[in-house]
Amino acid sequence: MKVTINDVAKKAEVSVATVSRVLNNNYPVNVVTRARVNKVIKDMQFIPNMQAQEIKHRKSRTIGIIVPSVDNMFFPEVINGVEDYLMKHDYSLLLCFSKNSKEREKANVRNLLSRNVAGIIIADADLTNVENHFYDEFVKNTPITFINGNPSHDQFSHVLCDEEEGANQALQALWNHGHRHIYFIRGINSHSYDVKENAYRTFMKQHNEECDGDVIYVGEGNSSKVIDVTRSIMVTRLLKDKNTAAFCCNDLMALGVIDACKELAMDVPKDFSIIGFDNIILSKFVQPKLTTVDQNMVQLGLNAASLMVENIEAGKKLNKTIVLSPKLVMRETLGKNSNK
Amino acid sequence: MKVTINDVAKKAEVSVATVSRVLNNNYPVNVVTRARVNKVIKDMQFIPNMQAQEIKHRKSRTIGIIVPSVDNMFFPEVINGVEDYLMKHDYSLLLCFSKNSKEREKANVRNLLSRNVAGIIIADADLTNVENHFYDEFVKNTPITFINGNPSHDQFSHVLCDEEEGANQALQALWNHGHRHIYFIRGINSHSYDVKENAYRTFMKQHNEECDGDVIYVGEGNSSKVIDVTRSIMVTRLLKDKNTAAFCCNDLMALGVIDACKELAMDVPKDFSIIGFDNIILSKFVQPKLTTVDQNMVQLGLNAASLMVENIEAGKKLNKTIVLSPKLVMRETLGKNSNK
DNA sequence: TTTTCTTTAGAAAACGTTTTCATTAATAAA
DNA sequence: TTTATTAATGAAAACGTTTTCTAAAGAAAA
Repeated sequence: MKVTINDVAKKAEVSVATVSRVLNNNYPVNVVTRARVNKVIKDMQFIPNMQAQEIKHRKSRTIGIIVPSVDNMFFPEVINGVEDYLMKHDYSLLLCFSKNSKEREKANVRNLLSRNVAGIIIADADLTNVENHFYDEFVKNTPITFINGNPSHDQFSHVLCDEEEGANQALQALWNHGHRHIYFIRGINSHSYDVKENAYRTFMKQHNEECDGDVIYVGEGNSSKVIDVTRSIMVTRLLKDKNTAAFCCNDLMALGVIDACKELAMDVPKDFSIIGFDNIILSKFVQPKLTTVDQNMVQLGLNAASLMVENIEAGKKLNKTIVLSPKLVMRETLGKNSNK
Repeated sequence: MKVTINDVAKKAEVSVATVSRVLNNNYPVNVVTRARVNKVIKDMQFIPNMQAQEIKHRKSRTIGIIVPSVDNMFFPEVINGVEDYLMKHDYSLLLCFSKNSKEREKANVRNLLSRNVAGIIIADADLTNVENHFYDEFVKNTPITFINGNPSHDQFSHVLCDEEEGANQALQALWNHGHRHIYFIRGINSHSYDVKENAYRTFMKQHNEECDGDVIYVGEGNSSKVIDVTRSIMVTRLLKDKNTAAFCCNDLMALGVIDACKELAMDVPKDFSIIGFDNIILSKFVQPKLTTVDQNMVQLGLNAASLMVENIEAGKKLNKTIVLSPKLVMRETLGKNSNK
């Protein structure tokens, strides 16, 4: 059985109140009693039960984080940033995977709430569309900060990469290199995909081009799966379509496109250009090295965490939004359109 | 303020006992009362406080996991396996990073214990050497399962990749390709590195070769850092040493060696052969594709989690060990030694 | 009718803490 | 000396739950 404050009190022949006082060092206790109690604590290896403490204090020092998965290196990097900040501020991290499922996202939130977290950080939330009122009910009680969520939820804190801007940089670069027919490749469930698709559609409209069937949906899964599914879809499309380039919602999909090109013996970027998004570490190791839009994931996490503790310590009301600027990093998969 | 069972009871005009009974559905309660209570629960959006429940029941459904970091894709994959299993068994995951520091490892364990976890899974523990008695004291109270830890702690559960076997496969392959002078490249703090180094030393001894200064230590850090540090160390060594191959303790270091070779315009594998360890996703995207020893990380995690819940549900005593076999996967960085 | 059994529900103790309040003893001020 | 102040401690209430124990009301058996 685990040793409790009662056991310590009994053994040290003092009341639990006294033990608590030496533990917390917040009330005068006689130096010799204190020494005796400390000795017993050490001898019995007593570790105070934080759950009991938190229930008493009606607060908590654990914060929940929900990410789709850690398959895509994007999220581990975000978690890194979050953990780094939180650790320094004595918070612990309860980790949940939403697997791009609305149902799991809900379940995760409820689970975290019942576990009495001080706040929740949610990356790539799927339930943030305005018509979806899921998060509305939680405002009053628990601070939530979204990473790359829909900022229309203005009661919450947000940390965003300006994905529209990132998409525009990529699309503009493609345009400047003479590409007129451009695939847009995205996954299924995430606000991020939607904002990039919007950017894509308005870019196309602005340039009097048609998108006709060029947005391609790829399912979710682990890295290898995403890459492979993208590859296999693109293998069937690349030759018959007139497109000369692809803008991909994340680097994994971009790798899949590279693979498809290799399989069809198309040269990248001579025959086909590709731009990814995220700049995960993989992207600079593929051959050819992937041109992609960097969103500083660690910064994303760091900012989310700092917003979160600010929020907690302020006692609720904050709803700041931090927008980070992405940056196109030129590598080797963008080239001039040579097809006339 | 968060709504509690008391608030519900008051509003529904019943006692808390009754609310608890409808919540848990474990005692008879009149059908109309039940309906009324349920309505209030729904209306007030009452979510039971699990901390209070757990404190009452003196058990917990969260398990802690300690990994060095998520910089190396190795650990996210392990976490994936763990989470997959635990989620299905209704456990939550408290995530800690030990950053290859003994101090942080200790702090993590204490933190998790104070947070009343049902058990702890520790990957790459650094405090498992026999002379270090840190973990001994925890046996009685909390199940611990180690992933790739020192199995001499026979009161605990272990899931191991047979790293000695993996090292031997790699070394033997190198030997068979004519390599006689082989770097051994490792990080600082981890039992894993030690067992591989032992395998390396005994392999060398068995083959009547000398290791003379060929074990190279690389510091820890994020992926890019490890790769880069390895690269920069190796750039200064590659030309002046007689070695013709390197066996690296993980794939990141192997990538660093590849980079060093590129920088020195050495052809891999013609001029220099490299074998990595882990088979992280990066390894099949580098150019040339990395020959490496695969340890199925997801399996590692899955097994650790299943051992853990088995342990918890059995009520303490178990101390099984599961050993997984690694497998050398041949790709493009191993070649015949051409330097006579 | 009276007695016994069953349903249903509340009161209260418990889980491991913290903290307020009260009490005692020792010290300082009068 | 007596009185006021301070230091050190314990008892008990509280945090949000669960569960045992008890009791009331109604139904079935006598």
